[in-house]
Amino acid sequence: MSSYDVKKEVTDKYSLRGRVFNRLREDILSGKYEEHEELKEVAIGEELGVSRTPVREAFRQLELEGLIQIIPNKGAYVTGITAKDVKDIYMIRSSLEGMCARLATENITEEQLEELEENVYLAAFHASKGHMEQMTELDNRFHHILYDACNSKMLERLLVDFHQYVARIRQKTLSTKERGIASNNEHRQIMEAIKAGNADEAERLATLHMNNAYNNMVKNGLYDIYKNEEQE
Amino acid sequence: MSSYDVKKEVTDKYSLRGRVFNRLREDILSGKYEEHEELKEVAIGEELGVSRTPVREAFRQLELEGLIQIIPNKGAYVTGITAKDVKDIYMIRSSLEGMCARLATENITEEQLEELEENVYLAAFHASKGHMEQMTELDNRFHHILYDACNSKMLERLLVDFHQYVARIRQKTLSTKERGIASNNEHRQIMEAIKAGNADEAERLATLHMNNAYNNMVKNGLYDIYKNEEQE
DNA sequence: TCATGTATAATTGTATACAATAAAACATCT
DNA sequence: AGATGTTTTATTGTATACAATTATACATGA
Repeated sequence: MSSYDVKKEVTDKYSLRGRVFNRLREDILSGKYEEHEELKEVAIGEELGVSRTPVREAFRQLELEGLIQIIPNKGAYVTGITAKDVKDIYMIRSSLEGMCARLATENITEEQLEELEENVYLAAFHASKGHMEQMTELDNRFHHILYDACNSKMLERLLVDFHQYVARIRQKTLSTKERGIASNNEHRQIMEAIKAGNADEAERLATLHMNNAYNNMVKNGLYDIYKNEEQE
Repeated sequence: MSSYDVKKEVTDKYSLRGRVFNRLREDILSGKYEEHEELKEVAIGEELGVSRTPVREAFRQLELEGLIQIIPNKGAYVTGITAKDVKDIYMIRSSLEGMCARLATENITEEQLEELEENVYLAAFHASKGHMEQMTELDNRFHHILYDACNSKMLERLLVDFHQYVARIRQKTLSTKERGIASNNEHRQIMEAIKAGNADEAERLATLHMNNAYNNMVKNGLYDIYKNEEQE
């Protein structure tokens, strides 16, 4: 089990607070709540059938995950992401994903490598069919396997958080079938470099993969989406 | 004002919760609480003269800052940092500090550059005198100026968090006068590269600076401190 | 009409009471 | 003595009451 899963379990998904946290997190990431929308404690509580206490505690966590911002005595607002933020995130990810791929080359287990291979082959099928939903799922899984395989919980935590952050933007910039195919080919190359034990190449390809993903976003109108927002 | 400061103010230092949060954070970082020590809600509350509610909310935030770990229905425990964690942090920091220095070269203001220069010259004095306390303060400031100057709040947030994390270890690995002098010389080189507008060199030197800092820690017995802990 | 002040309502902040869970102490049996 | 089961205690989880703060609606005057 990856420490990603562990982290979310430690967050106690069976307590009311944990349920509120997970639910709000999902709703924010899926775009149910608009950016800058205010979240009212009682409204959320009533919707989920709980009192304000667990809601408030969930808010504190969501704030530090960067999903909402709490202004004292005022309220909780869904965090806005600017185009500049997206650019910075991909810049940081390109470096860290490269680092992760390098470490994964040295620490990956047989099982993980097999799952990577399976992932790539399965994704090739869905990519050719244009099954975007499955592609998103497989893409997430591919990267999380690497996060787990790098054997660094510090790095894994960072990458998981960024990956989640980026999921919000994916909802807005539509991914094309062409990019799906290209992306999976990049996954295959990374997987093969790792399988061959070539850490340098794995790092280079993973970094490149991020840059390509970002450039694709820009091409698909990333800046159009955010053009009304301040560029900080 | 750097967004570091902003962040901590948003965390509402005048509310009871904010005071509890800041106080506990400081106490954990300063080493008042041992690693793996359990923090009891009522005990903390009584010590600070507040009820459990603000304490609990502060706990949730401390958990996501990685300073404590909360186990549902059990308790809150001060997070342990292993030698492997320290190694990983420095590996990540070496990359991100380099990135930051590169961006800072392009975005730094006149005022910030001047403060960097002043910092380096003042630190040279304190380094020669062996004033370790002032050195720590100046070192913190030097890096935070760069975090601010890179003009990326995503990157700044990351680096600030890591920098804080590392502060806990600094309490344990004593810094020598020699390292203080060497470190400040590295700061000077970075500053000069930025002043000269040489982004490549600034990045290279900042990365090197982190690697040197880490190697110095290892030399000063980093692994001895943590030898009793599991290496994950 | 607009600005200003005041009263009202809505919302967050904190304390506290009670419920649920886990830990500890104790008793009992073999 | 040691293992096991039960009671007691301590601690966390949640709901709710009240206080403090902020936002809104309204009234008043220029």
